[in-house]
Amino acid sequence: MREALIIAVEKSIEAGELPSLEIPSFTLEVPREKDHGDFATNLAMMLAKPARNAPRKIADILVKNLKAGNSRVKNIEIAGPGFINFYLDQGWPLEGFPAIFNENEDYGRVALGGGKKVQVEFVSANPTGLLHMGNARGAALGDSLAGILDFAGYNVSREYYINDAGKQIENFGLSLEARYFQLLGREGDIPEGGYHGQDITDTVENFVIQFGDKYLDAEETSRRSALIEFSLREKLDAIKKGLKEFGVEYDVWFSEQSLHNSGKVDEAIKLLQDRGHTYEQDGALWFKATEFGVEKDEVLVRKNGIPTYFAADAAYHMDKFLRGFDWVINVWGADHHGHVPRMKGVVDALGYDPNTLDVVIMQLVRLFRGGEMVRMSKRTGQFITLEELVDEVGKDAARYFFVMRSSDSHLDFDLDLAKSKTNENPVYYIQYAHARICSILRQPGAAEISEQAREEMYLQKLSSEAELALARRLVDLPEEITYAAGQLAPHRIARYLHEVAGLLHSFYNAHRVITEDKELSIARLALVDATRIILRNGLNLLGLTAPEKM
RNA sequence: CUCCCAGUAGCUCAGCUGGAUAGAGCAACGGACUUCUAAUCCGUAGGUCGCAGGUUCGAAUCCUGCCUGGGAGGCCA
Repeated sequence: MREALIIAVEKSIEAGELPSLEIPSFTLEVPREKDHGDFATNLAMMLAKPARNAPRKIADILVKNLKAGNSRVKNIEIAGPGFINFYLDQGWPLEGFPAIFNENEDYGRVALGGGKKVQVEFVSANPTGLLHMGNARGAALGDSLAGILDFAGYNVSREYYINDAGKQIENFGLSLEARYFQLLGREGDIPEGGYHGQDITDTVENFVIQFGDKYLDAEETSRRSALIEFSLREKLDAIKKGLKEFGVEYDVWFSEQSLHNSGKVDEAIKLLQDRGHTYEQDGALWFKATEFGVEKDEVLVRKNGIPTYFAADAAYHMDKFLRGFDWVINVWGADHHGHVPRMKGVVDALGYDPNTLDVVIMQLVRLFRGGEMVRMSKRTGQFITLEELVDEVGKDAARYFFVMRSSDSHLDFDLDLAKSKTNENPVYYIQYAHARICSILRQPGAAEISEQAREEMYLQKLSSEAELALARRLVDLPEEITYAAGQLAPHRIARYLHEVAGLLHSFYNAHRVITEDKELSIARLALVDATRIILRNGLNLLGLTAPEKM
């Protein structure tokens, strides 16, 4: 239809009815109002200025030159300030049904990405503790995003960056050591800003079970590194397990320490120096971030000769591009948003296109229970872990709640609501629609009818408002995927599914599927079965199960 | 002080690359179960889109200023 419009403009120009001009970008969309047709375009209004003519007049010319190529188009109207509204044969969405059945679990896939390599890095929490609510949101968001991009035709890799180096690890080691001493009856103080959580004590207890007092009088560095190595492994295993139970599986677990060990950090620093983006001051090596529009320059190598986290992150991103990713996406918490400009700057400085790096910033999560906000603090160990969350409200509810809001909106997570199995809880609304359909498909006779439906679906039997509204929305899935992928907005899919479920429920309450009318039954069975496929595909993209019974 | 995000119905939020009469869920109120799952549906009510200017055929959407809430501004990560 877009093409038809463009051709109409060209024809109008040829005929001398419009001056020669470039075709502006215009929208072709589904109007909010039903009375405004099935599709509408603002093309005539966009042309008004370059063509120096009234929008409605231009619309007249365009409509005249529009070839009635599509037999589905019943009527074209000019309305309002110059919109061109298209009215289609109301059964047009039904033409998409064979594709839904043929493509089945692949329905909704689009070729937008063209197989480009995309990396989605998310969660990447310090392996010094357990995952909290913020990490959980990142997990749900990142994983859903990756799934959507995969559906949009990208070659997606999910990655977790393990911050197993730097000062915090040192601090972690000191905290472990203090607990180790305490457990074995010696004096020990958790350092300033150290780790006080019970989970740290548990980990050290496990260490003692395995190694006893072997390291009590050992050399300081070997004691600390033994404690750190043991604890990091244990923590990381716990993180992996928790994420797996949350339905998240990574392709790559990437260690920050490995960047230091392999010399990649030094390489990146050297490259920045060679390209002239650094200088020395106060004994430290600085990156000229201000050359890239950033407010302040950034230290790469400290006075003491140790590279900063920023240097490692620069090396990490260089490594991502060296691994051949065409597009790199990071999901970060809002507390890291200040890091974005300098990260893009350093990518630029290293010789890569900063526009191929996107950072999805997600706002923080506030937890509510019994109407009260639950305060969380990682330092004191006062927080709800991912595992506790999954235990309490279940994986499906948790993931849906994290993904139903746009990432840049603060999320109020109501534990009681997520847990409740009532109509207040939006999660079940979608799953219930799926289960309902499965229940219909289990009816005696349904299988036999489905068999016949393979030959002929009798879709022309579908004519009511409820049937057509549902059908209309079902065939939108590919478009929704395209939009969600382009905007990096998984919440679009959550809302879309909610809408489809609503249309299904309305349809269900208005009509019986299996009736005396065999052909009508076949048609309606095809309709609900197509709905089942849409819901299932969408739920899976968001990491939710599509239950057959509830 | 500077920067980022948010401010839309009683509550939680969509809509924001400018489009026609601003939407959904929950809560409230009134209805629908001898039926393929009532975890459902149908209906009613609910709004100065934070405030003030500007840009234009047209602004919740773009620009400027201000107000409120949250976050960031380490040789921490």
